[in-house]
Amino acid sequence: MGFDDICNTGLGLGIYRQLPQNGHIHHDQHQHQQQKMKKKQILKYDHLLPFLTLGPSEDHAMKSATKADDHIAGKVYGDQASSISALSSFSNSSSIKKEREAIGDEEDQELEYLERVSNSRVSDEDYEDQEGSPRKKLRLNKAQFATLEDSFKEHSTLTPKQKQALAERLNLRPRQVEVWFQNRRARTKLKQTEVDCELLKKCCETLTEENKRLQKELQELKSLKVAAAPLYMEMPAGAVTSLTMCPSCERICGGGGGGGGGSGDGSSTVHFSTLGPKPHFFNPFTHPSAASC
DNA sequence: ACGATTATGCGACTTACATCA
DNA sequence: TGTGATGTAAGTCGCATAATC
Repeated sequence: MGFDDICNTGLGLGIYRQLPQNGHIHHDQHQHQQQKMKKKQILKYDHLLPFLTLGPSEDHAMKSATKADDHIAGKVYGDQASSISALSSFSNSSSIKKEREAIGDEEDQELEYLERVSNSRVSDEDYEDQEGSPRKKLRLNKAQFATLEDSFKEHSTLTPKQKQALAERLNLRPRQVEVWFQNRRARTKLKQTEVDCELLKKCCETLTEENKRLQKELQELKSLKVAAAPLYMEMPAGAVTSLTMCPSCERICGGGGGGGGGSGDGSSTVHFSTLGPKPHFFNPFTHPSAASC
């Protein structure tokens, strides 16, 4: 895996003047949300605008989501959910671990749950009517989880029809399926952001190293310039073909007199072809694949 | 055609609960 | 056994969009 591969994360980086800089989304949510929907378009031209953003492209996030989360889903896929009584269970008495390890135990808990919910699925309306009841933590069982994961792999968003079908299949309320998908998307995005941050760190470290190397090279060239100056004066005309120095501006120039790429700081301009192997310059803002890391 | 209103879905953030070390 | 950390289902808020009037 090359550096380009590492940096090809689909991440935008730049300094953006319009976005609020603090972390209090609630206070600036209006602006934030308006900006959010336009982010895709902005990222398209991020090499032209002075902005600083960090976020994965959605396509990228979705592509990398499924494999990364395989370990969460486990290996229980297929139609098991529909073949067993897959009622969601509140894990109030037995441990989640046991619940996840033995589907048979789930059935016991389901029976327990069935008693509580009058042996019927709780509709959204019924659920909302349960005022004053303490908030219970639903734990999806293995089969439900696997089915939801499978569905998520196929499509990270649900149509109302799909939501309803999935809810019926899993004996869950449509709202629960909806929430699960929302949270799942959020987890995927978070995970991808973490990955992107790591890659960004690597990019930064590499650039720092490159910078150090170039600084060192610059120092060497400066010392070379000082050492070469008396020699230059003694040499006959035309003897210095590959490395010349302009007496007026004190720049080291190539023999061809082209001037090379200006560094901008006015310190020196060199042709690296005369000084050894051409170094690999990495510019994340001009490099196509790196521009997004 | 247009603006206002409403319903719906989503992301971001937060809370509450269950579990584990 | 108490406790902090962690994972996650669910609640809340605000925005975008489409449909309707």
